[in-house]
Amino acid sequence: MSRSGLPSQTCTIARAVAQVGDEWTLLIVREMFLRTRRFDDFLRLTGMSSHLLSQRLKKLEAQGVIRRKAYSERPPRYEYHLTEKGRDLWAVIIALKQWGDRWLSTEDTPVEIMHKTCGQVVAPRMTCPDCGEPIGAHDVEALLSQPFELERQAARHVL
Amino acid sequence: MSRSGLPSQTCTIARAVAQVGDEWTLLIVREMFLRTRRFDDFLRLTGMSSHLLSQRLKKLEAQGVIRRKAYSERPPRYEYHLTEKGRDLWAVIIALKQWGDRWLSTEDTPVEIMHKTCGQVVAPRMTCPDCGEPIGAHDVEALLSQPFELERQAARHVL
DNA sequence: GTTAGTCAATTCAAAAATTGAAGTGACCTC
DNA sequence: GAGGTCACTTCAATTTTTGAATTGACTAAC
Repeated sequence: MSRSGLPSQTCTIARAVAQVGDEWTLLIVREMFLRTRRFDDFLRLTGMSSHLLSQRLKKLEAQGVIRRKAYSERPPRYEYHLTEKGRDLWAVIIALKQWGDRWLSTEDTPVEIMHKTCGQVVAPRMTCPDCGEPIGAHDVEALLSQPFELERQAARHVL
Repeated sequence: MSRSGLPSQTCTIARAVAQVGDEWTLLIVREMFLRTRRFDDFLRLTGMSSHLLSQRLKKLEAQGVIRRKAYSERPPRYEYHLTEKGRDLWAVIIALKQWGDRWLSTEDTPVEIMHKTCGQVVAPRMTCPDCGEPIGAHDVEALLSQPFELERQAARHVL
């Protein structure tokens, strides 16, 4: 499906990247979090070409990330909504925002996150579900399963 | 720099996406978290073309996400390391992993995250820094600043 | 009742990016 | 000195993306 050599990998990161890891897709998802729903608005607000938008929306729908809903029968008109799977991408978008805020910031932050439960504007952060402490870049280490590690040492192209 | 129409946007999400929001870049960063350091290993483990790897590494270095270090003078040989800015992308990678684990999973999880402070294998989660509760997709809402909202309503292509 | 406008697309040629294979240069090992 | 390693570069062929124009099914205004 994707142009890249990332077909069906074992690694869930590689799989996630193959599904939503491109510029326009991430931007579409971002727009959806900002409540953009219609073809023309995506076009207008992202500046992408209509051909590509059309392609990406089809791909995202096929993947179950978004759902197309008719809001008018004649003429046929559609809106796009995130599915549960799509909504669950919020952590990715917020992580990108957090990183952008920290490393690419201008003065203003045009988008803020509100925690509806407590009503506050917040910067959500990653914490350890075990000890409850916030986790930073230095507190974390990736572990590879034994078979995966061996596979990687031997083979070529094992994501 | 990027092929897309995402030059210098106000929105930090759009800026972040412009810097690291493409498939191969995310895969390179992922590999770095798995302690891959050398050109040939990136090539072997990701399956990307050497031309593109070379380009992407140059771009990431120019952006200050990675740093190139000589580990041999003659012949000249280099290793690539994440900078602090690059290491700070860990939350993005983990968010992608979390999403992949949930929505694209096979049986096995070849990569695990260890919290070095408490020594546990964990699934870090986003929490509210204010009330301390875990935040899910439904607990959160995006707020746009007044000027940004107005800009978007009027203009075309305002990320 | 014609003209203009909206909206969700599709079409198509030109431009740009990516692939895949081959090559390069500076070594090291057998 | 033949072959191998490593970090790339080069280049033609393929694939994607862009950008502009067009379509089709309407609705609203004059």
